[in-house]
Amino acid sequence: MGRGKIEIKRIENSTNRQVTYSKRKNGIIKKAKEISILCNAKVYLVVFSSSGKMAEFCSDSTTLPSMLEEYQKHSGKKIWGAKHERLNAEIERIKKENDNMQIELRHLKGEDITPLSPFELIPLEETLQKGLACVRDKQGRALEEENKQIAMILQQHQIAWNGGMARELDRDYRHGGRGDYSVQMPFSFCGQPIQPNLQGNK
Amino acid sequence: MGRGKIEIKRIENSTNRQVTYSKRKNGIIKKAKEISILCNAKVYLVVFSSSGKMAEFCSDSTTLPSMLEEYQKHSGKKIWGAKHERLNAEIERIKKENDNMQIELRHLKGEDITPLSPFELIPLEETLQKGLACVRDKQGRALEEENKQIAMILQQHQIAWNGGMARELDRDYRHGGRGDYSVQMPFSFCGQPIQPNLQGNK
DNA sequence: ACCTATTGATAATC
DNA sequence: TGATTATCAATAGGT
Repeated sequence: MGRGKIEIKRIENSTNRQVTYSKRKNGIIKKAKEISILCNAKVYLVVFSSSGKMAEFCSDSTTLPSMLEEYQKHSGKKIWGAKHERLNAEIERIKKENDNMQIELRHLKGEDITPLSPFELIPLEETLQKGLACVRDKQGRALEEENKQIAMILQQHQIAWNGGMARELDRDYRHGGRGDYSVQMPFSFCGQPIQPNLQGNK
Repeated sequence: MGRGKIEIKRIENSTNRQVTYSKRKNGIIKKAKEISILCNAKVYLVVFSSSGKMAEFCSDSTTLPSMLEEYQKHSGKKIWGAKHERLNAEIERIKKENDNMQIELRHLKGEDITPLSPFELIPLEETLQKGLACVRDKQGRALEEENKQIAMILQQHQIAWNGGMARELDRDYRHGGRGDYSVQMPFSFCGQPIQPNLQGNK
C-alpha cells in the first residue's frame, strides 16, 4: 500500500527504515487497539526498533503480568524461568525441613508416637530426660535441694525400714494403705511442679 | 476498509465478532511479521480472543523471555515482581515458622535456655514431663510401675515419719547426714534412668 | 511532517 | 468456514 509495492525484506536504507518503522509501528498499534475493542480481545504488543526504542500496547482491562499469566496457562511454557525455579525449590526445601521439625517436635511432646518402634523411643526418651534435667537445673537448685532432702529422708527411713519395720510396712501397703496421701507426696511424683514444704503443708 | 466503514466499538453480533477477530488477528500478525522484517525490529504480540483462544507472534531472533528482559530494562517495571514478591514472602513466612520451631526444639532439648525466665521454664518443664510420660507409657508400664512402688513406699515411710520419727530424722539431716546416699536414690531424682532395686543395690 | 497515488486489508455478502 | 469483491485504510515515495 503506497506508491509502489515493496518486497518484505529488510530495508537497507537506514533513514528509510526508520521512517517506515515509525509509520508501521503506529499502524500496528492502531490495529492492536482496534481488534481489542472491536472483538473484545486481550492484546499485548511490544516492539523494539532496531535502534532500541520501545513501544508497547496493552489492551484495557488487562496488565502485562496477568497477560503473561494467561499465556503460561495456554502455552504451558514457563516464562519466569530460572529464578522462579530457584525460589520454588527453596520453598520446597524449607517446607521439608519444616515438616521434619514438626514431626520431631510432636514426638518430643509425646504426640504421634504410636507408630514408633521401641528402638526409636530410646533416643527420644534420652533427649527428653536430658532436656528435663537441663530445665530443672536452670530452674534453680531449689527443687533439687528439696529432692535431696527427700532422698535423705527416704534414706533414713530405709535404714529404719531395713532395720525392722519392713515387714510391717509391707503388710500395711499390701492391704491397701489408708486414705489419700497425695497431699504429702513429694512433687516429683506429681504431674505439676508444686513447691512442697515438708515442714508444714500450706 | 471493506464494503463499508465501521465504527471502532465492540461488535455486538457474536458471530460477526468472531469472524472479524479471525481476520484481523491474521492481519495484525502479518503486520507484526512485516515490521519485524522490514525494519529489523523485535516484536512480540499476543492476542486472546473473547472466547479465550490464544495466538502469538514473536519475531525471529528473539524469545519471549529475552523480550521481557529487555522490556524491564526499558520500562523499569518489574514484570515478575508481583509473583516473586509473593514467593519471597512465602519463603520468609516459612523461615520464620522454621526459626520458631527451631527455638522450641532447642529449648525442649535443654539448649539455649539460659535467657529464659522461670516463668517461661514452667510450661517448658510441663511439656517435657508430659512428653516423657507419653513416651514411657508407650515404652511399656515397667518404669511407671516402679515409680508407683517407690511412691507408695515413700508414702509408707512418710506415714511413719509423721508418726513420730520426724524430729529425729530432721535433726539428723540438719547435722549433715552421714555419707553418700546417691546410689540408693530412686531414679526419679537422678538425671539418668537407672533401675533402682530397693531390696538390694546391685 | 504532509500529501496522495497505490497497494493492502477487510466488511459485507454469498 | 472459505471465497469474492467493493471499499476503506495504510502507507511508500516524493516534497
